[in-house]
Amino acid sequence: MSRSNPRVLSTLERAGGFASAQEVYRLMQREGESIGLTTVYRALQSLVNDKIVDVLRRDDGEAIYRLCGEAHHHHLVCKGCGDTVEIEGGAIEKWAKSMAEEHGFREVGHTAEVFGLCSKC
Amino acid sequence: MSRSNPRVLSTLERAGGFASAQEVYRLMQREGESIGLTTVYRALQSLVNDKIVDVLRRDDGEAIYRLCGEAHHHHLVCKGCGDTVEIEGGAIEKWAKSMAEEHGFREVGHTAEVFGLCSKC
DNA sequence: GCACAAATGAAAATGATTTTCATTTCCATG
DNA sequence: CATGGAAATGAAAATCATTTTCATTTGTGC
Repeated sequence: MSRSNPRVLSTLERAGGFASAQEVYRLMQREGESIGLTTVYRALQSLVNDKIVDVLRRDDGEAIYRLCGEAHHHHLVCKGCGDTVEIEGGAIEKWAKSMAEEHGFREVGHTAEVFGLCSKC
Repeated sequence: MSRSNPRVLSTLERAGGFASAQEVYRLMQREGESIGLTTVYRALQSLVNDKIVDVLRRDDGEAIYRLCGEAHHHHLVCKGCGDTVEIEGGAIEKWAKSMAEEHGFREVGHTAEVFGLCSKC
């Protein structure tokens, strides 16, 4: 079941740990690696499932993948240049938990993302 | 140049100020309004340009539009039955704001959603 | 070697969004 | 009331990322 193709992972690393599936594919082609686009997509999905990479969205909707640490964190993304900063989210954890409890929900998870224009944009 | 079709805006309002282009289109159709999908897209783009609506992305990459300045709320969604509860997010607003300030970001927005299993599931 | 599961990838399908282009609606002016 | 051009409209085609299908290849244990 582990389709986390190591060549895809290593290419993503070489790309600066931040690229779309199409970019990873083109990069591997340019480097002479023989691989299909389908496999790149599957490998990236696998890596996301295994929580080895994170997936975000560009403004145009294209999914971009990036290596991430295991600690649960959130992102502050610049709408202009796509620059991303990891931010601490202790407040959110508590908020999500208390809101869920209040309404009798179990097995609680959450998503949260902050976006804006960074100082350079 | 102002293609900010008022019927599209009013439909977006009626949708709770939060919907994708396709949803706005389907909603208008269901209500018997005669309009083309193309026009809905153009109107929404126009509204974004005029800063009357904000655009975000769903996890699947679909663009969703929401009225600017609308007092926005967050959702607690059940993974089992899809039931949704609106929850208060004062804590998030503060968190997003302070995180953004800390990193020199302007024009800050955020998304946040909590999910889990409701008491019935 | 042989069978069988997993991996692969080419091609087709999907679905949102954009573009093209012919037609219609508006509006000012003769 | 024309009428002429600019803006708006929308159906259909094009685009593009992503997913699915399915036939083929690869790998592994027997």
